[in-house]
Amino acid sequence: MSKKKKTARPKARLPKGLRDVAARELRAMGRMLGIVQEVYESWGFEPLDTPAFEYTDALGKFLPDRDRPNAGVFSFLDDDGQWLSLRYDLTAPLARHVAEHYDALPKPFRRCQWGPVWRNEKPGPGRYREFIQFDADTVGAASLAADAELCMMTADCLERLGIERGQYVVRVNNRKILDGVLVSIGADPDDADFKTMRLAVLRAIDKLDRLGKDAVRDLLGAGRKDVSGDYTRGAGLDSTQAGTVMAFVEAGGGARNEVLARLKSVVANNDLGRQGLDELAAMSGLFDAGGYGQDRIVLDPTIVRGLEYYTGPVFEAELTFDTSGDGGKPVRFGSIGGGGRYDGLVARFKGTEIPATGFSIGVSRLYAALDHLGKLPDEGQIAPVVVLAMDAERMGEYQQMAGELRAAGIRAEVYMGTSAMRAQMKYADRRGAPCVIIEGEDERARGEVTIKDLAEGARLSREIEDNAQWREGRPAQVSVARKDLLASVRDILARPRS
RNA sequence: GCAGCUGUAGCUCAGUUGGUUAGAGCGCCUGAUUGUGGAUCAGGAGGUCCCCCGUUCAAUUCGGGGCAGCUGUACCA
Repeated sequence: MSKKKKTARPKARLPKGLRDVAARELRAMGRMLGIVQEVYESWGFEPLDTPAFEYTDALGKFLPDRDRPNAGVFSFLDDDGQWLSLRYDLTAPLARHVAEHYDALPKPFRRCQWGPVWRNEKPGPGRYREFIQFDADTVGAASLAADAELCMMTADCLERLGIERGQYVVRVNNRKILDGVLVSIGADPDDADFKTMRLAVLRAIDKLDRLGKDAVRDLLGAGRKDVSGDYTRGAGLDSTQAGTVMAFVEAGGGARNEVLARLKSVVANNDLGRQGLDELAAMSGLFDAGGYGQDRIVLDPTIVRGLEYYTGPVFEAELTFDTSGDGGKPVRFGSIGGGGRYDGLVARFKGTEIPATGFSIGVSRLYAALDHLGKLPDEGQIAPVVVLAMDAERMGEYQQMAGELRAAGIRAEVYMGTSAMRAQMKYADRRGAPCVIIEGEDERARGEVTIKDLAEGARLSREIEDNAQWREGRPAQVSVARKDLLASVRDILARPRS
């Protein structure tokens, strides 16, 4: 009863899996995206932007059903009763764009695009419900040269970002080879269960990295129980069949020619497999011709990519270095992007099949990797000079000082609060301001301004113990004539900063 | 989705064997030391002790059920 009356206040909080991005990351991210775009444009890809949400049926097969209108994607109803969804990748909007404007577009159509995408899934460490992707796609080209080009461009791109040769690798495979393997062990592609079985096999192979060979073999067969006792159903292959698939999976390693030779012995006995192998060999030839050796691009049968819609070549870019993260634990960045050929996507709209291939970079992961490497593009942006608001009557004059600095290309701001000088100094310090401009009564009487170098002041103050000395020493500051303000600030900014 | 662990101030955590105004450290705000970032001192803001139901004279504390977070696993177009 006597309890303090509470007004219900909203909690200041962000929905799970979302995050705010502050200045440092925003700036570096912008520069990074700029570099990627520069590389992509130099290879002839044209930038495109599309809206954040679209009609749900235009985005793909994830039509919201009555029970779970938001499974996987974020969806909502338009006022005319049509479902809309936030995009979950940049490929589906591209397919829509191409189908909608097909007649007006140059063919092949080469587009690059970056932007946020949204997935309504359980977030985890480093995994958010909103994240940025950067895609490059060629639509309307059946040639493997288009696929090979994406792999080579990715290598260029990573190097331009400062990731050195040897610290990354692009891995290439071809879906048709695995399909050939499945045919050779007696599966029938026209069988109703084929797609389910193939998906289970793809998922099993995809876990090789994390779970190891034995687990993959279990998943190819009956299934596997994990540590928590949870059971994952397998693909249902018998041990001979599983053995053949494992032979395919283990055909990787070493030079591209060696991998091709090994794969040949596994799949050469059927058409589908041979076709995939030929495609892979052709791409390998293009890598050779382009001068992209196996220190940059390798053939790797374990690359399957989860996506069902890939129809031919698939590729993945991986960072291969380890680095120690917080607490000295080794951090492996792993895959930072992938892609492949998807000849069926545009056909959903057009009826006729239009060949396409693309590559998508997971920008947040790439950013994290560059951050750990200390290779974030540095903008050299420094914090603004702060003009202290010493006297409320003189704000006009303070604005003029800041204006003079800005006109000379120096970031500058007048303190906009109403606090005392001490708090203003604290503010400038917390902002990281290089220096503050002080024009109080004393300076004004002399026609001067005081300029204090905050970095230098911090250095000097480390040697000061006594409070009186601290307050009266006023280190690292000079008074200059008002007209010399700009020149003096320039001097301070020109000093080497640690 | 499934399993395990955890929910007390912005953060890290005490505490209440059920009892009146729930605490600390750090952080934040204001002031003092003649107009100066650190230090010191003084003051202040900030909590439905995750939510609901039950037991009880009395629940932040005990019981049940939710919800949320973390970790693993599954899914990931």
